[in-house]
Amino acid sequence: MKNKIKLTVDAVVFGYESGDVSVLLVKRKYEPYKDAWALPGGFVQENENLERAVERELSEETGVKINYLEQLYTFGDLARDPRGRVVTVAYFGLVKPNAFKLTASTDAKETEWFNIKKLPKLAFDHKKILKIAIERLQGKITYEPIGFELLDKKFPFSDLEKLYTSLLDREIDRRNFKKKISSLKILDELEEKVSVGRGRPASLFSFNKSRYFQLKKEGIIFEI
Amino acid sequence: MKNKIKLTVDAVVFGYESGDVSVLLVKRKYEPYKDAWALPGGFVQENENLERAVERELSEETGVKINYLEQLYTFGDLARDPRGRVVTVAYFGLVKPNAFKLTASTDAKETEWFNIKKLPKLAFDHKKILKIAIERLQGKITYEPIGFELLDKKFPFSDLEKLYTSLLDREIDRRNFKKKISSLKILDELEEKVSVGRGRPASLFSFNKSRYFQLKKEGIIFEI
DNA sequence: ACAAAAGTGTTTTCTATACACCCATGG
DNA sequence: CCATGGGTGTATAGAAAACACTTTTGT
Repeated sequence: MKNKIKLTVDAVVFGYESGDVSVLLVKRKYEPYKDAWALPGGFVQENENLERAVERELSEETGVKINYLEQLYTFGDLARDPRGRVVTVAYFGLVKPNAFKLTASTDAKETEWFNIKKLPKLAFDHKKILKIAIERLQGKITYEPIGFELLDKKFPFSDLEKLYTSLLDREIDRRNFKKKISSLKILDELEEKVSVGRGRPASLFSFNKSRYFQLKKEGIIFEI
Repeated sequence: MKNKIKLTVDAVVFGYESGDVSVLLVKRKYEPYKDAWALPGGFVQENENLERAVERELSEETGVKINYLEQLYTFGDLARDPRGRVVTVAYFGLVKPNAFKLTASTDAKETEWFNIKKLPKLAFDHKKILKIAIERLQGKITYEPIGFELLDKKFPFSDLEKLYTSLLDREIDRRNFKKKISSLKILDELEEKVSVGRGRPASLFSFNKSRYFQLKKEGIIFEI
């Protein structure tokens, strides 16, 4: 029996800047769904593993430098691709704000960041994939410190707070939030300060990842 | 460019009986890894989605009736299968105790339940898959009520407690555990009692799944 | 001087934990 | 009558939540 199933990877890449969570989309150059927006992705080659395939497609189509990558889910419905039976392994990625720069691409006419609250129509079943990715992101930032992967290396505390507020779509008490994060001892407070326009300048913090892994080994649990 | 990647599914099916968590394995009938124990699974056919493929393989190879099924992870390392490039979508399943009956199979010489603490050598990368599945099971029973899927419809409370004790590998205070579960209001206490040998007879409980979904919608969170 | 954002403590409420004795049955 | 497992309540400690004013800067 001949196996005609084809395998692709797709990437849901999130970025964050000043209160807005965005996702990276590419405009399709070819049929099917020519000129529709889609998640970056493509066929897996025989000599590369899945992560490599995602990284290759992302670099070919968008030039974006990915900072965190994990597998999301595999979608295998019969009719999800009009070209035939195509199963896709979706990944979930995060980039830092300075990776927002976009470069010309080979496989896509255009690449653009879209606010996750203002999405265009999407090709294939990408709307469903994106929905699941957003839910995963929302769930995961509450029990793993992946929010920092969306922020610059040095950030004012209010950036972190705004990220959680906008991602979880609810108000957060600034004092309680600071208390909780501080108690985890995973942030270093730097000497530097930034003043962004008006208002009191803010201290900068950085996420101490190795300290986090150390504490995690000792049984400390990150939870918001 | 020709795509020669093949796609399989594998199932990690857990069962539970009197303190022991077991996993269902089949002895391979053909090369590669002939006569080694492996997770049930096989090639996905072009006209079936992934869940169907898992269910078909399980019924062909083991005859076990699955009670809960969710996707676990997709494994795509280059060298994971000596037959060439084979990517597998692993699933995670739970069966009730009375589904422990095994039937003769077509693809496997033997099918057997193995205590997860006394596993044989496994074919392919199935040891790695099983490890991830066990971690997922341990993690998931603490924030979703999937433990009930491993118990009979009616069960004494101590069964639930023993399940958690053996799965999480730590002592649980009986009174506090009862208090927590009771506060969720997801169990119905039945009139019936069972006495299993010596000791005071135990009331039977049943998991009220629709009430759970109702409460979940209202924001109640299951957590152990 | 005022608008804007940063920074900071205390009290109250709720939840988690620790802990030990009586009950109903079978042998 | 005793061995076995089932069933139950209270007190304490720790964590989460509620809550408002002062500080520093730019304009």
